[in-house]
Amino acid sequence: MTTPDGEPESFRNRPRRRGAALEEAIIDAVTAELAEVGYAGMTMESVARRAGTGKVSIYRRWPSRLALAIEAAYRLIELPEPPPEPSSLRADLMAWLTAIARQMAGPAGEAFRGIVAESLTQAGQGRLADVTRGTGSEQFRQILDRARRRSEPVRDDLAPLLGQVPSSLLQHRFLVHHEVDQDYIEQLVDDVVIPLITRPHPPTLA
Amino acid sequence: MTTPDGEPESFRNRPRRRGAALEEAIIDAVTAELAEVGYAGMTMESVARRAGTGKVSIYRRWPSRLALAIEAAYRLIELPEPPPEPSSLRADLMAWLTAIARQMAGPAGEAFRGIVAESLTQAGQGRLADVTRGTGSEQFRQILDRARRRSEPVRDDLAPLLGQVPSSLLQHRFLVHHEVDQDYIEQLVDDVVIPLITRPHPPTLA
DNA sequence: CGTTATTGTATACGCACCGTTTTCTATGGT
DNA sequence: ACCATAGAAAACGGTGCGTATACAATAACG
Repeated sequence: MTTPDGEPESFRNRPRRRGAALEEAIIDAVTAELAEVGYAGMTMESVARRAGTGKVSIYRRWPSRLALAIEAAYRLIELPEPPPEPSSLRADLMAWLTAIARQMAGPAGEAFRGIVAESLTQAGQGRLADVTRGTGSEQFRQILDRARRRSEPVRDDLAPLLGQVPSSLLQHRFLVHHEVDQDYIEQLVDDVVIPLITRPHPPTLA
Repeated sequence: MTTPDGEPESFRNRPRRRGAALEEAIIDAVTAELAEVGYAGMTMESVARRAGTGKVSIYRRWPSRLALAIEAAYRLIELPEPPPEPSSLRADLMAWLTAIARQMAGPAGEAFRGIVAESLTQAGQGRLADVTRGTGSEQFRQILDRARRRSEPVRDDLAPLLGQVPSSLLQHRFLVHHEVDQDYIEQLVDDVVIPLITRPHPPTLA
């Protein structure tokens, strides 16, 4: 395998990246692979090749392919800002769920799909419960609080389970249908979430 | 590898099963493997060994490991009978969802887990949407009809999405938490499903 | 009955990919 | 200048899917 001349067949004679720089290059490669071929198509070798490094440097930092995807997911996910304050319960809910759906359409969604698949495959227990927790209830509660402050008719005695309903249904839709369209979000908000959390208008219903 | 004597090292000199008999033996082996080691731990070789046959005989009938699990799932799943008629909306819902949860706790649940995982892993499209469809809405609608016939206050103008809510949430719970406890079903029925589908009592609420 | 087509049994193989090991070499610290 | 650390490259072992090959038993057919 002695290359007489031509293309740069080796990275050995090159300024060598270390530490944070290399780490970032690896995560960038993971993100690109997730976007292009998805978690299923992403192999440790393809990530290493793309990052211009070797598998060993990856395994020195993360113990498995799954851990790599989780790390990428954490870095990719950014919690959306709630809309500026002249807003409404419905607008807040739509913005929140739409932002999640948009993230799911990109590499973060591929990572999520892979994490779920792996958590189902491996006998390894519900690391999935950890990953998904938090994303769901916290932001939802904030939206409800904001609506209460605006004196919108949000119930005060909400059952704990309700906090998980929106994100659970969104996730389920994503997993089963591979994507979440705007129509679904609208129905979810108008036909499920709002009816569940608002007090019935006292006189307005015929 | 010439075995001089002793144990029966080969199936060559034995009444040979064919057709339906062999097919059943294979499915039985799949079911047993699903129950014992789950879909992830079930290999084609382990199924073949357990069924006392070879991989070729399996691949002659089913094209892949996934297809095998789907077949087993179809044969395992039995739709539960609704409870006898002096019943109630709540009782019907509890019985229905409890029956599903019970199935999920056995080999059918393992098959389901595997099918979901595979459908997420393979670029193969949403065969998952097919598998899950039907299980959800149809039985739910029958329960609602029965309740309406009993003059329970079930709304008539239910949004289409509502038909999928109970089974979607149950499935999501199963996938994320690996099992569905009775508590969850109770909350699902009392805090989500019934509030969504019943008309608010006209005078009873303070 | 004997011949032939089909199908089960047994085994070995190619392939992909994970995670590891080994070897060599560039870089940073002192 | 030296040495410890860590990156690059390549090869390996292991597992499991799906296939190919060789052979034997059974069914179907004359």
